[in-house]
Amino acid sequence: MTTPQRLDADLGWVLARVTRAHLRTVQDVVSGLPGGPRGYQVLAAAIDGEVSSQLAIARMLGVDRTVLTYLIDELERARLVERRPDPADRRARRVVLTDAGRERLGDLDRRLRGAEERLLAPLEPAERDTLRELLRRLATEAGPGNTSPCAEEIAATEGC
Amino acid sequence: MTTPQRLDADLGWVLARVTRAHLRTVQDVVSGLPGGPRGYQVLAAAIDGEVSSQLAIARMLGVDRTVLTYLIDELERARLVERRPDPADRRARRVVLTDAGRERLGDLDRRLRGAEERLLAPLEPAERDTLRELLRRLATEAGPGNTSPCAEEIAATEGC
DNA sequence: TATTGTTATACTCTATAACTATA
DNA sequence: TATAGTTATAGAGTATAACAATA
Repeated sequence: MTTPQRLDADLGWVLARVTRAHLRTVQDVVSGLPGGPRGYQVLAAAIDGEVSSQLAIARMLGVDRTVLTYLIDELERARLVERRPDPADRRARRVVLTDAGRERLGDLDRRLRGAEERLLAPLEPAERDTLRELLRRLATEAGPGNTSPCAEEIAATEGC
Repeated sequence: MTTPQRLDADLGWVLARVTRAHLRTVQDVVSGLPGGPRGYQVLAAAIDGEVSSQLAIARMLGVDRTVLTYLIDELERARLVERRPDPADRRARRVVLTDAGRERLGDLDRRLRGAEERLLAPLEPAERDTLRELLRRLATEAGPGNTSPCAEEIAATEGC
């Protein structure tokens, strides 16, 4: 047995290993995309227009809003998104995907799901679905990934 | 619906959210322990003596061996581990837990498993077991967490 | 008075490279 | 010639604080 019982019972260890393996697997898919995997997540968050302010996207991604400034700068330079003034709140910017951004996101979606299936190859098809569903429920119900707590009212409106 | 379909279908997003939530949950348990969650993982890897060289521990944890130097320095200062010469290879050091280290590990194990159950609270008991098992299999079968590929021969002997 | 976005800065984590000692 | 461990250093990623514009 190459893996001691104690260590593989640790969620922190298995999560770190799987996250690293995931990162390696999707690396070539997101290479060239500003921000890598995170750049994809910004596009995916903004595509529907429901989560479009930089702050809302930051909360969805579990990072500080200052991270989004640089990241969206790069995505804008790559002509994948545009910052537009929010008519309802002139402090906020709406992050809107360009046509190229929508195309790129579709391509990324397809290739990322493929790469992920390769990562999940050790599991049976039904097990892969189960794992995805359990992780999804945890991710959406276990609260924000941010260090600063996200109030319930904000959570309801901002997607935390 | 607060979470767009596309984003919560992304394994990278759910893994990042769950990992962050896990980190927040165990924070108070590992506060004061050198290296935090990673310090625990070193103790857990070294306890049985099968994975005792710094290099083997580094591979098990998916980090570069240089990370282990500082981390084990701290654990040694805290009297939780000792570096002992490996009689079979005088280049290598065997990382051995002290009595205090074994006690601390036992305490950490108990409290971490409790904290993790709180994290998994949104899931049914059977679902928690399923998630742990699927993640464990992925973590042990999906290859090393390290960026530098771990050769098969090494994997067999070093627990990659 | 609070919030969105920006900028500058500092901190943490990690890897790379060069070195010593062993194999 | 290759490997285990150490040290110094650099890079990526992130947060904190201060600021301007707006609510």
